[in-house]
Formats: sequence, C-alpha cells, structure tokens
Amino acid sequence: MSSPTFTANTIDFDEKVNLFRRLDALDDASDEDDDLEKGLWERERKRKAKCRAFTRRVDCAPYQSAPRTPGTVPTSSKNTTTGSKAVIDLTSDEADPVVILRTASPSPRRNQTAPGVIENTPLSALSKRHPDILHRTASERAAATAAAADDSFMVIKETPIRVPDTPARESTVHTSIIIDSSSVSAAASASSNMAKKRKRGSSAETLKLAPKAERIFDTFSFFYIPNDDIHPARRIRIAKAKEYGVRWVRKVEEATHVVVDKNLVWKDIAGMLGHDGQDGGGTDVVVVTEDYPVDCIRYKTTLNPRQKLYEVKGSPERAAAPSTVGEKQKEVVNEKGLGKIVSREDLQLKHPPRNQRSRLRDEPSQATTPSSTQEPSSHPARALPPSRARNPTYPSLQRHCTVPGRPAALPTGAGERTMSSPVRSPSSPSFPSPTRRLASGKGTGKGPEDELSSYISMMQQYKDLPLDHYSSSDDDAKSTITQDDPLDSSEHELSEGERELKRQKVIKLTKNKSSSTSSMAQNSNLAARFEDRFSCSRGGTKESKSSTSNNPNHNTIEILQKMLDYYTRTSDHWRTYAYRRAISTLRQQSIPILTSSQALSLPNIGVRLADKIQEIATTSRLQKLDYVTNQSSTDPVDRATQLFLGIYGVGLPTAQGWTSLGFRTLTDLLQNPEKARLTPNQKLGIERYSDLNTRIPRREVSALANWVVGVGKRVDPSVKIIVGGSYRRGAKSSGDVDFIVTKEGTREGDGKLVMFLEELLARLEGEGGMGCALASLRGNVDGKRGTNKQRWKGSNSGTDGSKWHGCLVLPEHIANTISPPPEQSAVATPSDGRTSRGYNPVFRRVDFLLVPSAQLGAALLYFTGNDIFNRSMRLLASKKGMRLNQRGLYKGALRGPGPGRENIAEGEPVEGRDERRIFEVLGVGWREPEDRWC
DNA sequence: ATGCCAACCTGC
DNA sequence: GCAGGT
DNA sequence: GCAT
Ligand SMILES: Cc1cn([C@H]2C[C@H](O)[C@@H](COP(=O)(O)OP(=O)(O)OP(=O)(O)O)O2)c(=O)[nH]c1=O
Ligand SMILES: [Mg+2]
Repeated sequence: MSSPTFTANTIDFDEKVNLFRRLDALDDASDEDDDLEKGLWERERKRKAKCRAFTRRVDCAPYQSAPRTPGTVPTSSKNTTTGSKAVIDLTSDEADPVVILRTASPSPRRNQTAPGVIENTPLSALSKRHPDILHRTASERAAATAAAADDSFMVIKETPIRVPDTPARESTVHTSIIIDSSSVSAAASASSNMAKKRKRGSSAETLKLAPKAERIFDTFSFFYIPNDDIHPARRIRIAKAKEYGVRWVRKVEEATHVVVDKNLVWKDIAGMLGHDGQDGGGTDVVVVTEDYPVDCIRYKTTLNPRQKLYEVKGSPERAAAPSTVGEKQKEVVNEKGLGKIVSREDLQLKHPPRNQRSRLRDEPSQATTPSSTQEPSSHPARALPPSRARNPTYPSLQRHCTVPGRPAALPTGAGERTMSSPVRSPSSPSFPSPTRRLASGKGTGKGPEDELSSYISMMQQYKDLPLDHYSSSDDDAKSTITQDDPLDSSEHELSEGERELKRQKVIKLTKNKSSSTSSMAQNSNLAARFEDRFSCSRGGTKESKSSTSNNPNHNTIEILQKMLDYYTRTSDHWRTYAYRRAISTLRQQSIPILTSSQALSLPNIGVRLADKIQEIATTSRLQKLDYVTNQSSTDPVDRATQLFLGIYGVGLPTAQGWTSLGFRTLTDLLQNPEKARLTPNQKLGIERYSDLNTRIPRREVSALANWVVGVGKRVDPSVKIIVGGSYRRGAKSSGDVDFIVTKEGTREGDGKLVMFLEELLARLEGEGGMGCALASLRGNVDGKRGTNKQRWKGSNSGTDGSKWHGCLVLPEHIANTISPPPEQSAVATPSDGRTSRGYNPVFRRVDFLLVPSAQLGAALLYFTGNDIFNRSMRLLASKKGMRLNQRGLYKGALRGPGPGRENIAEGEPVEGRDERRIFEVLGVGWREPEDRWC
C-alpha cells in the first residue's frame, strides 16, 4: 500500500474524509477484502466495501479506475448543519455521553402532543393514548403517516471508487501448491517422529483400553486410508485410537469415520468412498484427516469432525484449493526448537512453527534432575521463527518490530523514542525464565509445574504424534532406552532425541511426584483441557475487570481494551476478534509483560500488538489510541459519527450515510426527514437519546423489577419473572432490564405466555409506567418466511413470539420508594416535559423473554450473558459438535462446513431445562452469574 | 493467501 | 437480504 | 488483528 501523504499534525480538518480512512492509512492494515463466505461474513464484506466507497481511499490505487480528488466528496448539505447543535458531554462518568439538544428555534419542543415529543414516533403515539400502545410495534403505529418516498439518501453510493473487490484471487490455486509443500513437510517430519517412536510403541501392541469413561471412540469405527498399519506412524495412531474404544474396520461401509493420511488429497481417496465418491460423501460417513482422532484424544472429547481443520485437502464441499500431491516435498528440516522448558501456564509461549530451521543443536543435558533443564536451549529466541528472533537485550533491534508500513510521518513516534532509549536494563531480559527456573526447586510444587507445562507445549507443537498419556512405567523405562533411533532423516535426529529426552524427563518427574496413580489422571493434569481454552471457562468477575484489579498488566489491558472498544465501534470484526484474544492471553499472565519480544512469544500476540504492548508498558500511553481518541472528539465528522452511533437503532452504515449527507447534529436529522429517513425506532432513539444512553443504577433496576414482578403476580401468580442480564451478574448498573418470563407447563407454541405478557404490559401502563414497544413478538406467525433456514430457526414455530423489546418508565410512586431518590429533576422547569412537580421520567430499555418451562435453563444461560461469555460457550459447543442457543443444548448438530453454514441437522436436544446441566454436558465447570464477565 | 466466526430475532 | 438488536 |  502506498504510503499516505499526510502527517498527523497537518490534517486538514475540513476535509470531508472520515476517521476510518485515516485510520486505515495510519494503520497500513492490509484489509482483508475477500471473504468468500456468505451470510454474516458476506455482509461484512459488503459493508467494508461500502465503507471504503464512502471513504474513497486514494491510496490503494492499483484497482481503482479513477481516483477522485478530495474535493469531490459530496458536501451535499452544509446548509443542514446550521441552526442547531448537539453537544456531547464526555465528562460524565461511565462514558455515557449526555447529549444536550440545543436548537436555534425558540420552541423546539412544540406541537400538540406532549412537550418534547416528536411526531411519528412511538412516544408520540403513546402520548396520544393509543389503547394498545404497548402491543403494537412502532412502525405499525406510525404507518398512517408514513413518510413519502424520496430520493435515496445514499448519495455517495454512486461515487463508485471501484473497491478492490476481489483482487487477483485466481492465483490461489497455484499458490496453494506451495502452501502444500509446507504442510507436506510438516507431515513428513511428523511421520519421521513416528518412526522414531515405533520401537517403543511396539511394546504397546498389547492393547489396553482406557477407562470406560475415557473411551471417547466407543461408538466409532474408523476406516483408515491407507487402511493398514504398515506405516509406523499410522500403526501407533490406530493403536491409540483403539485404546479409546474405536473399532478398526476393513470396509468403508462399516465405518463411521474415514481417517485419511495427510499426504493424500481428496481425489486420491474419492474413489474409495464408494459410489458417491464425488458427491460429497452422501452416506453418513465422515471424512477427516488423521489429525482428528489425535486431537480428540488430546482433548478427551469427541470434537466436531466437520471443522475445516480436519478437512481433507481438495474436498468438494468447500472448494478447497485443489492441489496435486505435494511432490515438491522439501527436505525435512531440523525441527528441534522448543527451547522453552519453563513455560508455565500463565507464561505460555507461542507454539514455534513446525518447520523451524533452528540450527542450534545444544546437546541436551543428560541429568535427570529438573534443574538440569537449564541448558541454553531454553532461550526464548529459540522458540521464535528466525525472522522474528532478536536479541532481546538490544533495544535497537526493536526496530525490527516496527511495522513496515508505519508512516514515518507519525509525529515523534513514541515507539521509536522508547526503543532508542535504554529503557530496558540488561537485568531485565525479555524472557524471565532463568529466574523462574531457579526458583523451581525440584521438591517444590512449582518446579514440576513448569516442567509439566513445557510438556504441554511440546504436546501442542507435536500434536501429530500420539503421546503416551497413560503409558505404564514399563513403557517409559523402555522408551528411555530406545530414545534415539537414527533410522530416518539424520539431520534432525538429535533434536528429536532432545525432545524425546525432555519429554521423558517430564514423565519421570511426574511419576515421582504423583506416584503413578491412574495414568489417566496424570493425563488430565498434563493436558490442558480443551474447555480451558475458552474464555467461558476462565474466571471473570466484574471486579477482575475493574481498575482495582491487581493484574500485573492491568494498565496495558485497559488501554488495549479501549482500542478494542474503538474497533468495535468501527465494526472491524476481525481486528476486534484479534484484540479480544490478545487481551485474553495478556490477562492470564502473572508477570508484567514489558517488552515486545516478551509479548511476541505469547500466543495470539503478533508484531503489531507486541509493539503496542511495549509502548504502553514503557510510556503508559498508546499513540494510536490518543490519536483516534483525539480524532473522534475533534473532527466534526467523527464527532457526528459517534453521536449518531449513540442513537438506538443506528449502526455504522447508517451513521456514515448521514455524515456523508452532511448531517452533524441530531436536529439535522430531525429537520431533514426526507433525506435522513428515520425509522420510528430511530426517532425514539433521538428523542430519548439521553435516556437510552443512561445506565440504570442497580437499586433502580431492583425497584423496577419489583414493580414488574408484583404486577405480574397479580396477573398470574404462577408465572415466574426472573431478572437476568447484567443485573443477575451483579452489576452495579445496567444498560437495560432483562426479564425472563416463564411458567411451569408452558410449551412451545401455546400462546399462554404471550397472553400473559400482553396483560402485564397493559397493567404496567395503567400504573403509570408509560412505555412503548420497539420490537414486538412476531413469532413467525405469518408464513411470509418459508425458507428452509428460516423454518429451522423458527423451530419455535407457530405463534410463539419469544421476545418483547421496548421501553418502560418507572412510575413516580415507585421511584419515590428508592432510598436515595433518583434525582428530582435538577432543573425543575415545568415546561420541560416533566410530568409534574419534579419527577423526571426516564425511559428505560426493557426486554422480556418468554420461555417455555423446558427451556428455562438455556434461557437463563442466554439472558444472563454476558455476550462474550455466551459466544464462548456456543463456540465451545460447536467445536464439540453440539449447538447451544437460547432454547437448549443440542447434540449432533451439523452446521454445514461450507460458507453457507446451513444447518444440516438440527441435532437432538440434550438439555434445556437445567442451566447447571448444560455446563456439565459441555464440560465446563459451573460458573455463578457473577463470574460470567468475560 | 486465507481462515478466524454465536445464534438467533425483528423491521424495512 | 441488509441493518440493527439481544 | 493473529496464525497458518
Ligand atoms: C448484546 C447481546 C446480549 N446477549 C445476551 C447476554 C446478555 O447478558 C443478555 C442481555 O443483553 P444486554 O442487556 O444487551 O446485555 P447485559 O444485560 O449483559 O448488559 P447491559 O444490559 O448492562 O448493557 O443477552 C447475547 O447473547 N448476545 C448479544 O450480542
Ligand atoms: Mg441487560
């Protein structure tokens, strides 16, 4: 990407270029333009394309036909910005901007409805006392006066900048061959590893079954391709799988799974899959690579075999890059590496690449005591790929870390400054392992722990080779003898030996310590549990997020979190994803991460974030964050974008569309209905901008909830109303109130709960809790939607509306019962739309979830959140071949592998009623609602 | 280069 | 089918 | 954004 020509301090603020364009330039982020996938991700692709169309990046010239000059930015309506202004007060706490709506016109809040009410909004309808105000959706109410159609507001739309939509994608076919070679060599080296283990493995010929509970393959039968155990690697795999209960069959038809050698591609095996070879495997048999059983064993779980991870190359389902068998197989390189011995879980290092070419061949120390692991190979640089390896004691080398595209024009790059300054004394090496290792006496509990995690790391790197998780001491004794087998590929044998030796040392150590209890127990101690990699398994309290936390990287995390929040606002999905993961690993560290190389050694932290981490650690600031913060609070367009994003019902595309039309304030929008095309909900969002951006103090949530529950009890005492959401997690303030409504005996489809809700809402309104509906229960009643997917989603078929979504106001008499009353209208101006006296009615967002009794557990899980926790749980479920949604946990759900991600099989329900059981089935330890902050 | 990915719901 | 929401 |  050509370097941008601006400097940060010479930005022309009048330039009608929005924040994101500049960020992209500053970023030198290579935008991932092509998502071949559809659905949400396809949507995202289009969104990005559109965003770029708005921002018209002049700097990515290759594809655009005619780069437009900045002057051609549509400045359609500078006239609309006159007259009024909305001011954001960023000084208020909790970062909830309070917007004061000022208008030039003397009586902005006019007209015959209630003061402060805007025509054609839910509120206006409410104030006119429509009888069914709570039951009809806003649009229905507004239908009568629907605005006439006018010209499209997407003026920008056809300033087509020819977004580089799919640049040069065809080349992937060829490049894939090269990619192939790497994986082939990886497989080959793995195989050679296996060959080494053959001798020791031979002792395991006597099949011993794992304990029954551990036999994850009990109902499986594997057909291997090639279906023999000639190759030592495969023989061991097969034996291993058998120990976990698999049946090794000789005919494809009898198999539940076909396990394919990694050197084979689809077309090699298509013929063996029977008549339907090219039909995508019409039969039930599942085709996986050899990695699948290994991973299942490693995680002691039946994983979802349909993940891309386990897909045979060239599979027809997803048009994976076809490739001839990688005959260009490179020479197997020495893949010793793995110097790190002392990584603890909290210091877990990145897995070194498989083909690491490290030529260092430090002879392994032969001593058997743990302290002997002190050999130089434990230097962290060994764990890094050569291109990344650097001498951590030379600050100047940090320049290697700088992003190539980082604009030189960046004003006095803080990163540069910190790097040239001798911030890091030699006494603070980037890798703290020596001290830690010294601390690890052999008798202490810590020493073995370090050794164990090094073993874990090795397992993860060389997961291709099945490990003797529960091999008996005899096996180990043998293996120590036969550790080196010069049979194959002499060039890496020594490293093999080293690795082997270390592994065995670990095993010995373990055995010494835990005196060979059930060998499986050892295994579970050794292997990081599959579930533990998901954030839903890790702790998380609201305190653990707050600044009172004693996390050593607290400051870094906080700043990175702000970056995450920023990118979330920009809907930059994948960057957000990466930040989340990086922050997650950072949060697990027990020591401060101070240098970039230190950070780089951690998983999910790459060069860009590592640089940022170092910058934060040394300067307590992050230039880029300062820049974007300043930008979004200074630049008029960015300010407007942020302002509009605060409107309920407005997202980034809409907000950017408005700023492109020249709108800058809320009144701009209200005064140009033709162009702004506000939906009814958006009108309410503007009208109640402040209300809906104000968080609700906990005690007020309690008051509101008590009131609602009380009224509900009078409607039907057998209906249970539970408050979920952040309130259930113990939050001190909530953005809304989430109610779960359920009743024993209710089933999907019977309209009992719907009727209850209608009655409840009517009574609530009658008691002064005026409100409005934002989205009503539609419930798939009308057959408008009949596609397969929809029907599947709507397994809540029939008249089962499930969620109601609207606003309520705490009635005054209820509000008065709150201990410190909620601010009696600071400026008691009677003309200000306040009810009377001083009461200041605030619209509060409220959600009702109607739940059949058999789904209460899943609904609680869903509605308690938080959102990240939910997504983590659901991801975990899907990785295990299950599906989790608000109705329940399903087993055997198949989500089509392809980009379409259709739901092949709904799956059979496993659990929905008991929240606790869902945790159990998923293998996640129970977490109290208070501990579900992720 | 390309994958990564929660699973739904309503409004328009 | 997209936008916005939980 | 990171990892492969
Ligand atoms: C926003 C969101 C919520 N949820 C679930 C988890 C949430 O706890 C629950 C309610 O949603 P929210 O009310 O939006 O979130 P919250 O209650 O956790 O936080 P607050 O109201 O204080 O802002 O719905 C999702 O599953 N996915 C989502 O994207
Ligand atoms: Mg909530």
